Amino acid sequence: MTPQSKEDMDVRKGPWTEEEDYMLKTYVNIHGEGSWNSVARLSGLKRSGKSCRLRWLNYLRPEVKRGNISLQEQLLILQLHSRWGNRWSKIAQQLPGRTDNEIKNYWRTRVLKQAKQLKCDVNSQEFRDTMRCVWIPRLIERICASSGSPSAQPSTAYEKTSLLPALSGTSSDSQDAELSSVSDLTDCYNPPSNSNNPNSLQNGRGLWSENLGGTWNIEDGVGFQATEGGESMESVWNEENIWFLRQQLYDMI
DNA sequence: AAAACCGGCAACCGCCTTAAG
DNA sequence: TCTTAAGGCGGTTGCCGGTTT
Repeated sequence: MTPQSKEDMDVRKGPWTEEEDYMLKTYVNIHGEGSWNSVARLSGLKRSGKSCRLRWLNYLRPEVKRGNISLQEQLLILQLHSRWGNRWSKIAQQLPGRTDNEIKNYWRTRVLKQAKQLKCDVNSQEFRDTMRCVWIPRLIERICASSGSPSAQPSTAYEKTSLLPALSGTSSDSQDAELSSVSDLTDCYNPPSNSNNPNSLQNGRGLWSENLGGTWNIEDGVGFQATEGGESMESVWNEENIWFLRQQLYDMI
């Protein structure tokens, strides 16, 4: 047996124990990140360098935010995915504290499930249109509703229409606004077949690229760009931006 | 009460890219 | 320029806890 194959046999796999977590955390705190093979070798952990890196990035890093994905984060994920596709790490960079793995899991367990229920291919135009024209606006509405601030409400002609009838779901109370659940998207789905959405699925074109892609552009710094610099989601989703979102929404419909 | 099923998530795998020698 | 090791990324798997039958 070669030393290498013996080493392979010694490599532990499966769930990490508390003790292993402690060892890894302690080692990284002292020596810093990087050189993961060295970490694995020198920390005394019987794990591969890859495994150490993954455990640190997805779980042990102090910045890692755990728990439910907020509506704002869901919205960002939908938007960024429509722009970048399955570029999970790139999407994760826009959501401080969230890992690519977490976002990927969210997408697969929530969004793909919805696509399945709708019996449509996630790569289809129909699915993209549903996402852009129904789910995203619905999420924006719920975010606006949950902000609960009078100054975030429309004070112009927009006000007359109140919330969009076609997009209003049954549960827009603020209490669940921060909760992530399957119902977030389920609630968002009303078959977009009526005339409230003149540009909608009938012509098979997406609104997003036409109306939002150029103006509500994360990379262009319009709207809520600031996450890349580490700004918190709370400051990004301020009243001004919520009002901006609302305007964008009404422009879409 | 127990078995079957399902959803969520942590972790692994394999491929690709990059950097160092 | 080529080789190789390490890191990064997306896809997939398998476990576990909760729910349904």
